[in-house]
Amino acid sequence: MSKGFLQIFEKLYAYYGPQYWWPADTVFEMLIGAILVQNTNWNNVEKALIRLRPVLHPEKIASLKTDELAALIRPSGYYNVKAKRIKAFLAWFKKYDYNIENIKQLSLVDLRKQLLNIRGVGKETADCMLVYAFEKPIFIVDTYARRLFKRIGLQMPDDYDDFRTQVEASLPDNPKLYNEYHALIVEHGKVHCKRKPICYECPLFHVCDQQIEDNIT
DNA sequence: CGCCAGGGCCATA
DNA sequence: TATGGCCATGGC
Repeated sequence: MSKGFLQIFEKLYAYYGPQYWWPADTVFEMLIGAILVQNTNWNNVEKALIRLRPVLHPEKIASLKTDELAALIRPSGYYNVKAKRIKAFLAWFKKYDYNIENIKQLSLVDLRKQLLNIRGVGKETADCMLVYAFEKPIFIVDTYARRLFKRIGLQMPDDYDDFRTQVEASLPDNPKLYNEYHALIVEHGKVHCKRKPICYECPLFHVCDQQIEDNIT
């Protein structure tokens, strides 16, 4: 039943403290950043966001040609596909008058379906938007989460939604928790998990040390 | 120089 | 349903 997903969260939180994610000044910037960061280093996303800053409003970006938008976001890579994806997202966003509050009224299930219906918004991107822009409670499955739980020794499903629901089954229905959980997993992945093979400073050391030793011996 | 980063779409079988 | 190719930059 409970596989200790709440305990893992608590250890990470106790060690790193609150992360106050997503790194963006506005909700709209967060939504754009969620698309720009697809399979891309955040450092490159920041470069693109700086170039976008002067037009970082829904109406302004919508008025740009796709080529012009692509040129602005060039440092984030995949700029042609991402420009189209941002355009597609804005077309949907416009239906709600570019108003976050209007969208928050929707149920998690309904909103998730709508986001997944946008070309270029897959499950992870949709879930990031749900958590960090629309304050819905959902677990975000990314490469860091898969890597971390595997490292700890848990055998998780490959399927995105199976993985997600299994984690959610042992967590309270709290948007703030899912907000911090994903942020902590990413932070931990960036800071710690690249130290191999064993890091005694790791807040999860006593959870995963045996598994790690098994893997290297 | 090669590898990888907070994915997702599409064609094919 | 399940692989494989494709998109592309910047940091190390």
